[in-house]
Amino acid sequence: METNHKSEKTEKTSLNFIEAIIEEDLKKGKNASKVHTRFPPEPNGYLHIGHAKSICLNFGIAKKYQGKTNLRFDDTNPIKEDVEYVESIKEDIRWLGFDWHAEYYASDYFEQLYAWAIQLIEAGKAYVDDSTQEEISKNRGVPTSPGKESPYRNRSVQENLNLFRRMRAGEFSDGSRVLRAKIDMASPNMHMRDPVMYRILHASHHRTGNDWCIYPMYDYAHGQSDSIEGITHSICTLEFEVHRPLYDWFCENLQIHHPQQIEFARLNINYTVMSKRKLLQLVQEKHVMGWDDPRMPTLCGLRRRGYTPASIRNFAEIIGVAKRENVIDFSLLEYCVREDLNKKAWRTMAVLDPIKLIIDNYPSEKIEYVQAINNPEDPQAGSRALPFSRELWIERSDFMEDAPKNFFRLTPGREVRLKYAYIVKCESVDKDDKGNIKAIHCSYDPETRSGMPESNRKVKATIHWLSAQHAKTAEVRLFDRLFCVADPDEVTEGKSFLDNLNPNSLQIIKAYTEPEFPKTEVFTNYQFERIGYFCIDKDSTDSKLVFNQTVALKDTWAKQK
RNA sequence: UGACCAAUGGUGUAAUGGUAGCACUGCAGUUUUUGGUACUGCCUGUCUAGGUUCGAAUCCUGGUUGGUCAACCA
Repeated sequence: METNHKSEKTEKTSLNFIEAIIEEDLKKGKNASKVHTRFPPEPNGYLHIGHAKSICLNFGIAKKYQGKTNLRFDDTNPIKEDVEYVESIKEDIRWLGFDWHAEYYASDYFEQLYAWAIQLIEAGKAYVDDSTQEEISKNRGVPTSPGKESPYRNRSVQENLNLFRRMRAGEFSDGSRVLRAKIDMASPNMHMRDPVMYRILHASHHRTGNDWCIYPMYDYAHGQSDSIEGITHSICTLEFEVHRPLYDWFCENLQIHHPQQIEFARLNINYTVMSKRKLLQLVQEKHVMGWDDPRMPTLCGLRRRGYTPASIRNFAEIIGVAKRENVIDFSLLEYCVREDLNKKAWRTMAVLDPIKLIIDNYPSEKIEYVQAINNPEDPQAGSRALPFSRELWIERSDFMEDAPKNFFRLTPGREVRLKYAYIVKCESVDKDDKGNIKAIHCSYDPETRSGMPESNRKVKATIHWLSAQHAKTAEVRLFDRLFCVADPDEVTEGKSFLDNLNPNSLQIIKAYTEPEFPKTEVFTNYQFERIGYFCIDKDSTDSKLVFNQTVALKDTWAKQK
């Protein structure tokens, strides 16, 4: 695990608005000048790149101010939560490169939360409501007009105490009663209209089993959990802004440590969806291969796609933090992986769409070995020997019979360099009856082998190749964006985001590769020279390698075509 | 027809009353045995109307636009 990554980009001098708040607090000596954050996922789904923004923020801030970050599972709804998710969440956070100070669960605090509820009842600030869910909803009113007080609102403390204890004891059925905070049914903030604190749920919890049949609501659990852990700055997304008065109300009325809730705008990326519900739907309805499908914005999906932790951390840094709604260009994420992989990924040659190139004047039995550089960005990476022979595979797109003037590659009568080998000249092409090109015939200049003086001759292009008799085959999975429109959620009547799915987001092909790879561990990143970055997929076997395309190299030629 | 929040190039984010900067994208060029990388240059911006001030992206007021809130979800 990478635990000690120093700031990957140049040190940022300006502060985001949260850091500004924290520095102000530090200056004032608030919280004894300590910083303690938390990352509070609900274990009901896999983490995605939006969570990565939050993780990097919370852990990053704590690190910057010599503070701590807790991992706390917000597990107050047993119906939706599962241990499968807590394991994947921990794995993803570690993979991203972070280690938490302590691992907690909101369910650890059920007993304390219950005691505090009793305390609020005794203070006349909470009551048991026997109304049905429909009645409560109806009486809450709408944002533009006040709600109506429940007929049970003014029960005696004794009666409330008795009822609430019996709720806990399991005497009542699901949904028959709730505990509500007595605040203000006329508040313009809906969350202050006597919010539900506890509901009855005879359900087994992944940690507390059947100990409880009443479970606290988010609003009643979150702030107090923060408080118990001594959190100083409780950072969450914008939609919780309207919950803040409630967060504050519970802390104040319970007279407990009062962390400061700060909201920031969640991450959105175009051509993708970020809601857990929708990602779950994509998985359940099998529009993708699973949570870790390389087209998914989940952390396990990105990992399988070949994204590195450093590239995602850098992305989180670059996008910044603010309160304004934002949509980040997918190209920024791609930039971040390319930047990281350019430095780290070893190069190899692969031919995805092969066509035979025959060097007529090269001896048919001859095999030479040429030296290929493993990574031009890293001299330490060294070089490898590649077999060269008379018949080669080259990329179909590297030849054009009637080429425009801006096409630099192979065309009849023109020379190109075969990378690390010789300069060849196209002499003729073989075609079948239908006029399809079967093979390209070239002549080579023996004086132009890389390293020889003549090899410095100016040619317009250098192309990659593979010795046909030595090349191995591999499965390569090419990906395009999962959705074909920038905002998949923008749909006309009767349509859903699923109608915006890109039918061509996955293409599986057979490709030729070099005979050897230095590493074949899952997730190993390579650059296929002149094509893009690829990584080894978990579906690889001893006899067949499977590669996932991480991202294509920039291609100015493809653009001007 | 309520409350709260936000508004800076195509996108994101700085400027904390004093020269509107950075990154991505796009475009043009230099270098290059990857049409990659690196490097250089260019395009494009303070929602609007007032006010305060010597001076406003920044403070105030009105408007406009966008977002959030009416689960016994988080």
